[in-house]
Amino acid sequence: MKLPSGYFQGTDVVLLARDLLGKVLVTCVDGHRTSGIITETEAYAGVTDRASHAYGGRRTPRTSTMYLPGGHSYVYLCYGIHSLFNVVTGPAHVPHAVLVRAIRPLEGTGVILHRRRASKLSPTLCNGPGKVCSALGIDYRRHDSLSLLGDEVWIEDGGYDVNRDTVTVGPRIGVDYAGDDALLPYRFVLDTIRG
DNA sequence: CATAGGATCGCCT
DNA sequence: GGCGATCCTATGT
Repeated sequence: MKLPSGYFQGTDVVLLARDLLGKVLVTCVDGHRTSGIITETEAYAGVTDRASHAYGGRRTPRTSTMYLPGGHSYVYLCYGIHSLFNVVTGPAHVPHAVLVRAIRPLEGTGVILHRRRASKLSPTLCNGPGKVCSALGIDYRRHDSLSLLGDEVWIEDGGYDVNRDTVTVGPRIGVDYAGDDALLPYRFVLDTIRG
């Protein structure tokens, strides 16, 4: 069921970001299995992308995770509050990553609601990268640089039929500092799900 | 060691 | 749509 290592080795991170729409992000944290259909992603295209943490080949203790081979998690703290979850893609030493920005809750919705301190499902429950991590129990201290073939965080193909016509493409959020690269069409939103 | 700022969120008006 | 929360990371002295 888990997407195999080979899936993450593709060299086109933009293509992979789009392909991850409709896949299912699963976690098993504190004995709770929770999951959601990936509905929004952004590609961060390594050393040539000014919006990427690895732009210009920058390598620090935090970003070293991005240089792992595809199929690892890159989870970091943003704004001092939120963990943000990325999928590392491509071969080792090529720091490409896909940020998961939104999911539609699937399994363990009771646990998800509790983690999000909400009482009922709503369209805004998991529509942001910080919310995704909160909902699935992903924490930058526990879940950074894990293999996505392990038993804590992984991705499955749920067999959801992604209608290409319902994918909205646009510029990435919150990367104004990236100059012209802020305009690249590297954000993908799944509007509807069939299956 | 000091400091500025961030791939966000939720609550306020 | 504006703003404060909150703390780690990166960079510079």
